[in-house]
Amino acid sequence: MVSMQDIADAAGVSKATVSLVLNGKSGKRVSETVRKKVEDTARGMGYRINDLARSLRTGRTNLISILMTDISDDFFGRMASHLQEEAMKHGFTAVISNTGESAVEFSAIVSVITAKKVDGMIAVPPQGSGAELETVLEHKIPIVQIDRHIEGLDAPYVETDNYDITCMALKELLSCGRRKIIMISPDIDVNAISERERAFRDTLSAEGNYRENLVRKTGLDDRKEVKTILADLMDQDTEAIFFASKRTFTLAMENLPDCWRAKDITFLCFGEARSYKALLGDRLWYIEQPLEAIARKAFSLLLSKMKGEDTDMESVIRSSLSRQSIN
Amino acid sequence: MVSMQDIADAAGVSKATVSLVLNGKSGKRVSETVRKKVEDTARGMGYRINDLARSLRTGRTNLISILMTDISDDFFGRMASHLQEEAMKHGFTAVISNTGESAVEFSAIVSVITAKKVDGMIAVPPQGSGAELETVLEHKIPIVQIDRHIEGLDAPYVETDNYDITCMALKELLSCGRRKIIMISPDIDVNAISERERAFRDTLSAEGNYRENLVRKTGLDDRKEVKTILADLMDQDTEAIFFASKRTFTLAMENLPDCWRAKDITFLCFGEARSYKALLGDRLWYIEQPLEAIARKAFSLLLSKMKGEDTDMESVIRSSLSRQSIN
DNA sequence: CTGAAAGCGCTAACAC
DNA sequence: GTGTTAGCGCTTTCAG
Repeated sequence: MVSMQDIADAAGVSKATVSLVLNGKSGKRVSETVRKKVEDTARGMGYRINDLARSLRTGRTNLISILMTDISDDFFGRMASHLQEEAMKHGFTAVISNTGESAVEFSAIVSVITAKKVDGMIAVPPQGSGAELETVLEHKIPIVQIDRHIEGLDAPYVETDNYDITCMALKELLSCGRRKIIMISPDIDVNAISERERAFRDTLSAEGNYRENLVRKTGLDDRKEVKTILADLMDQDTEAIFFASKRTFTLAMENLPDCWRAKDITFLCFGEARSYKALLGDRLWYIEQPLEAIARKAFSLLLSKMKGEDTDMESVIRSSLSRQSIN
Repeated sequence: MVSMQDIADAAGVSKATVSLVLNGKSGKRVSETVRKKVEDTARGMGYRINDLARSLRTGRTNLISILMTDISDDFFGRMASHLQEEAMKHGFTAVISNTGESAVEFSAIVSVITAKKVDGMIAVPPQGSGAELETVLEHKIPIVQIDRHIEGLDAPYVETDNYDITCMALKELLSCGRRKIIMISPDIDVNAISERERAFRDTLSAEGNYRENLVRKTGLDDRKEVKTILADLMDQDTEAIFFASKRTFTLAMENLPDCWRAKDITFLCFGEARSYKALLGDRLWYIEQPLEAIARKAFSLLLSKMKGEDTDMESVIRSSLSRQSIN
C-alpha cells in the first residue's frame, strides 16, 4: 500500500534513491544524511517492499518449489521441512506442494507453480511425470530430483544407496541365521522401490533360496491387504520380514495379528522407525536415510544449477542400518 | 520467456485480445475464429502466464501463507498438509513456513512473506508474536489463528476444546480408579497448553487430590529431562501419566525405563498416538483432534475474511478420547 | 468485435 | 550524490 514513491515524496528525494537505500546499495552513492532520513521515514510509514514488482523487474523471485508426493508421510514431511530450512538459510522462500503419486495431478500443480516463476524446483517425480518436467526445463527452471529419478531427464538427482544398503542389511539378516525372509513392498513403480526389490532378489538368489512369491505387493495405503499378508506370514515359519517402505511398515505395525508376540521374527524397515523400538526391541531393524544430508546436497545442487554451473548427474548418499543387538 | 505480446504478434491480434482469450473471458467479445487461433498459437509456443505481472496488476496473488511452529512435528505437519490441500482446492497456492517458537524468527519470516503480498495468512502464533501480527493486519492481510491465539488480536481463531476434553479424559481416568495422576507438560507458554494444565488442576482439585508438583514441566525436546522424570515416576506409585503434548509423549516412549512393562500405568496423550497401540495396548489412551475439520474451518474463515465478510472470533472443534477398553 | 494505451511498484542505465 | 526515465508482462478502461 505505501510505495517507494510515497516515501520518496515524504522524504523529499527520488524513487531511485529510496530504492538504493532500502536495498543496502547506498554504498558511497548516497550521503549519510539522506540515508538516515530515508530509512527513518520508511520505518515510520511501515513500508514493506513489494516483491512482485521487484521480481517482475529483476526476473528473480527467490521462490523455490518443493514438490513432494505426500508431505503427511513421515519421510517426505521431514524432508520438506529440511528443504524449507535450507531454502530460508539461503534467502529463498520455499513453496511446498503435495503432488500425490499421479502424473496428472502433478502436471496441474506444476503449471500453477511455473506461473509463479519460481527460480528453481526440487521434486520427487511420480511415475510418468517426465514430459511435464521436460517443459519445466525448457522454461529454464532448474530441477533437482530427489529420492528417485526419471530416466533420461536432464536434471541431477540425489538418492540413497537403495541397492547396496538393502543387500547389506539382508546379508546381515542371513548371517544371523534368518533365512526365511519375506519382502512386503508397495505397488508403485518408482526406481527407489524397484532397486530395493532387485537387491532382495539378488541377495536371496545368491544364497539359492529366492522364489517369486517371496515378494508381496500391496496397495500403498491398503490396511486390509497388509493385515491379510501378515496373518498369512505368521502362520508360516517366517523368520524375517523386510518392508520396502516405512509407510507399509507403519500400516503393518498398526495391524499386527495378536499372535505376533509369540513369534521370533525380525522386522526390517526401510526408513527410520525409532518409535517402534520399545515395541519390538531387538526384533526391530531399520535402515535410516540421512535426511538432512540429502536435503543439503539437493539444495546445493540446485544453487549450482541456478548459477548456471554444471553438476554431477547422480549423487548417492549412504544410508545406515540401525539395530539393537544381534540375536 | 514467451509473453502475450509474442503470441499476439504471431497470431496477428492485440495483446488485449490474447489476455481475454487466455483468461476465458472471451465470452461474446471475441469471435470463435480468433479465439481458436489464439489458443492454438499459445499452446504451440508453450506459453505459461506470468503470475507476477498479473498479480502486480490485479493486486491479488492467490498466495496463502501457512505459518507453523514446526512442520516436522506430527500434528503441525499433517495440519500443514491439510491446509495446503484445502488451499489448492480453492485455487490458491500455499506457502508453508516453519517459524519455530521464537517471536524473533517469526517476525523475520513474516516480513519476507508479506513482501510476497500473500492474500491471506493462517498461523500458529508463537508467544510474543502479537505485535508482528498487528502490522500484518494493518497491511490488510487477513489472518486466521490456529491451535492457539493471541489475546486481543483482531483475527479469528480455531482451536480444539482443550479444557473440556482434558477434563473429560481425566474424569474418565479417575472413574476407572486411577487416582495418582501425573501431568508432563512442555514449558512453552501458549494457551493451548495452559488450558490443558488448568483442566488438570481443576479436575484433580475437585477430587481433593491436587498438589503443585503433580505437573512436571520439561523442555520441549529435552530427552534427558523426560527420561529423568519418567524414571522418577516409575519409582512412585503413579497410576497414570498425562502428556500435554504428543511431542513430549513421543520423547517419553523413546525413553521408557526398562521397568515400565511391569507397571500398570495408563498413558494419556494429548494428540493422536495410534502407533503406540501395539506397544501399550489398553494402557494407551489418547485425545484425537480432528485435523481435517480444523483445517477446513480455518480455511473457510480465511476465505470469508478475504471477501471482506465478518466472522465469528472463536471456533471450537471438539476432540475425542480414544482408548482400547476400560481396565 | 478488436486495438491502443495507461499503469501496477520496482530497478538500473544514464543524465545531471 | 541524486534525479529521470524506460520498461518488466500483464489487465482493463476507453475508443473505434
